[in-house]
Amino acid sequence: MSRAFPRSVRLLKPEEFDATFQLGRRERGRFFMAVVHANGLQSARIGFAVGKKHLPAAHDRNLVKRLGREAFRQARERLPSVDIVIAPGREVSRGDRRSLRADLDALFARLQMTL
RNA sequence: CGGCGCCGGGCAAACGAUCGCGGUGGUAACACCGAGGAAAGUCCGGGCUGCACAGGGCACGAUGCCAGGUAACGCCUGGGGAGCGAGAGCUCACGGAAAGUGCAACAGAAAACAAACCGCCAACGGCUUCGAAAGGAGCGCGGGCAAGGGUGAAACGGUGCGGUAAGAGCGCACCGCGGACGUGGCAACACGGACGGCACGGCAAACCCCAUCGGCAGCAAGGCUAAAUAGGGGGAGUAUGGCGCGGCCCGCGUCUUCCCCGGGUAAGCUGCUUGAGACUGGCGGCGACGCCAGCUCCAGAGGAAUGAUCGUUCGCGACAGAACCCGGCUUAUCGCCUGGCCCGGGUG
Repeated sequence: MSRAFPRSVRLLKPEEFDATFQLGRRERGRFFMAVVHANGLQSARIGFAVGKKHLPAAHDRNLVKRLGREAFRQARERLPSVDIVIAPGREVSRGDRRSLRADLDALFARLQMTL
């Protein structure tokens, strides 16, 4: 079940987001920024902060979150126990699916290395 | 057969495997279901929920040919009128300008109880002159006229004949306009039209008038559940004052005091999906639509679910993602399928 993506590995509450943002370390990719903070749990957890600022269309925001979830799902068992918030930067609207996914994979790979 | 002709209806890459996500059922294995035609803009109309619901007046807003449809509409259908097109068809805020107020740049004499720049006239009055007189000729000062010229988006009917000093609906014919009344139609309206001599010009997406409709707010509505310092409800009483009841007024309620009853926040649950529902058939209606029967359950998330990988196929895939629910409108959209009609040509 290592590829599963249950609710328990997602950030669900505003407090969890706030805590990560305040205490976390930032990792920047080409399109995305990851805020990372150790959570002391069994697994890494993921959350998304995708605002209308960089992606005004709803279906674009959905796409970004799906790509992020899928990348996280496949990388999760290799990641340390940290909370991660993925936030798109201003370049996102210029990337296509393939390059956005590549950027996410690279980010997760870096998190894995820096352990 | 051709058309860069017209009007509709529909689809929104398809199938399979594996790994995942949301919901429902199940102890579990697992099974079933899981975004759109616009889910969008939030421009209208409802349902639902709470508050206000005594009633009245004034405001305010929306709509605006007629008749239907509908829960309702600013939507739809059918019809009428006007304009456009060779046609199929398309477009139209399409009530009222003799209720009142107002507006009309530039040009032009004048833009609306008409007026007279150029012009036309010399009947009438006046003046000059010829003549014995009757009368003639001239001037255009008073005056008559609105045909012609010119301006303008628009100039107080048009053409012709008569008429006249010159003219003029001044008279007549036809056309236009108004129009008692008649006929058809539920109606909008259409057709005919005595008679009137022309009178009422345009703009109401200018104010306005008339008719019809309209309480306010929105699911963070609203309800339920848990612990602390007293917020809420009911009853009784009060001069002024403050506050509230969509905006204002009348009016009503309330704040302050006493008594009684029992208790609120973006945490969870609920509202939350069965509905003016979808599909099929029959019947009524030109149609929008309605009625009846059968059949079916078709997303309900909550930091927010549809994706990833692989394979096969095609014409290589647009706009775009539900957030209480419906009915419309508007806007975005790669392609493809399909019905009816029009025009031109050919053949029978």
